[in-house]
Amino acid sequence: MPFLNTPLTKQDPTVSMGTAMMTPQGPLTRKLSAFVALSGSDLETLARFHKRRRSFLAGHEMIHEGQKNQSAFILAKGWAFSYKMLPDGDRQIVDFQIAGDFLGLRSVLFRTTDHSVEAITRIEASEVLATDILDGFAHSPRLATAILWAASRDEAMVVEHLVNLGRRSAEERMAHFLLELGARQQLVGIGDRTGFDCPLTQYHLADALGLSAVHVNRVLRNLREQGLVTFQKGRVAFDDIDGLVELAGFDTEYLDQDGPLMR
Amino acid sequence: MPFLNTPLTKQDPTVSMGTAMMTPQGPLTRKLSAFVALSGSDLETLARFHKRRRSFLAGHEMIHEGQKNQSAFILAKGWAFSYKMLPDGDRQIVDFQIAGDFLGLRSVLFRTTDHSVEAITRIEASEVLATDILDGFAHSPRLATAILWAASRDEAMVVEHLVNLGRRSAEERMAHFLLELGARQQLVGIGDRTGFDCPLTQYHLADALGLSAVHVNRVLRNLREQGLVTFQKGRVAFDDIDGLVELAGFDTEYLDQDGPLMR
DNA sequence: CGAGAGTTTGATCCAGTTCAAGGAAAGTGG
DNA sequence: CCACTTTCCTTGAACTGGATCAAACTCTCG
Repeated sequence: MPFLNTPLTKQDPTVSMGTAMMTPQGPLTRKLSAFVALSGSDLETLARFHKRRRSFLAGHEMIHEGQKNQSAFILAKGWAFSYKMLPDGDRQIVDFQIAGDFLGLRSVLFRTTDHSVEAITRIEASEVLATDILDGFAHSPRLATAILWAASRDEAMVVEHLVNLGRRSAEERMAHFLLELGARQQLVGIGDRTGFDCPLTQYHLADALGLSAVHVNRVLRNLREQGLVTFQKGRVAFDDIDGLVELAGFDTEYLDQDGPLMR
Repeated sequence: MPFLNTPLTKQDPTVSMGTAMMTPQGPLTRKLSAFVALSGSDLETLARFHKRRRSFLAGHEMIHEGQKNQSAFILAKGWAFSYKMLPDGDRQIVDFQIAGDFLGLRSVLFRTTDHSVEAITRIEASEVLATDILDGFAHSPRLATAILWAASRDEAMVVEHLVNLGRRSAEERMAHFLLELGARQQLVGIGDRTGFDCPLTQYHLADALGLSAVHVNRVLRNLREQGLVTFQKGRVAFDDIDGLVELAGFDTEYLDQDGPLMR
């Protein structure tokens, strides 16, 4: 069963839009630019999404399922996860979010939010209001397309996660999951082939992979004893990445982004 | 193990764009209009997506994983399913598509397709080229927003499916799945609270729910003997829909669409 | 009528769960 | 700086939901 904390939010004062606005080059901008060549005015529109800087403490619930008129966030720093609770108190983690990820987009497109998001570490993010987004799209079709692309990429990850749960053994799931996390970290320039820092607990893993926390522990031990990965003390170390890729049937295709599609 | 057929495609001649273009009012248009109020020119852009009429025989693989420059389809009639194959020959069905569903959108946004789609019944659909879509978005930001909304709705279904696989028992999964299918059918005006016609086999159910076909059979028997649902001879009959909803922890929230958000 | 495609049922097995308990690390407050 | 708590990790033992193997039964349809 999940452990739930209900900490405080620290809301930073709104940051003024100075010259910084012209060169936001946050991880999201970088990500989107990899897909569509955004013009100066597109970038300006996107920069307007970054007006409201916010910080959240670890454990804070940033988005609540069932809430109306929820705003979205662009994550600049830290880790979060989106999840759903079941009536019996079980929790299913749908995805983890890191720097550059858009979070809660669905909750602005729908009237009421269909999932929750909780901060794992301390979070730095920009709050984006529904109207910012909708107006932004109206002014910049390319931005809308880029965001659609980013959303599709997220969906591809959820699909891969689905396959994981539906058809892979506990060991394969774990291997696949850690590799995906590693690959995503590398895409934003954190970590390398040898591993990455990871603030997740075994409970997070259990709730993401549809396993019990006890079994997660055993699976991690197996993988470690086979010399494949070591997850200890907040660090994932890929001891034998090729062996791991082989075990997981891992394929980075769905994460790859090889140059802009739209110019 | 899945049964795979490789039948032929019948490609109908391109349908001319007559007055029909002005009043396409296909199920997709209806669906999108429920979210954004589309102007005349938006509708025209959307109508241009319907130039290339196609038919496919049951069993035809409409979209192949790994293919490049794949086009998308708007489904007008019939059932299809999207899936992924695993190296060991296992299949995971990600979603089923019915009339009004956009299919293969991700495969045009990405360079190479990350999933396959197979026709279950005979299919009538419009083929939409990547350029149609990208140009369409450039001309009509509202259309782009509407499609993003539709894609998000699909993602919400995938997420619900994920929760299903991760945290629900076989019986709950089946109950939830059949209810969702029923609700979707009703949204496009097919079937009612008593049930709907359903061309799926127990193999389809197994590959969608991450179960063995044998167990699917047993679960269906249990549900039938409890007087909850009967799935026989191509028809799902909700014998006790309230009991079923209760068992599944089903909530239609994520499918609801209560009036346009954007005017 | 014969052949595939799909459904049904029984018997056996195992991957992962549940229950139970200790242990280590890291904060917290006196 | 030491007791005390909380969070998280680890391991053992027993159990079970769903898988697997095997076989027969029922459609349809060519």
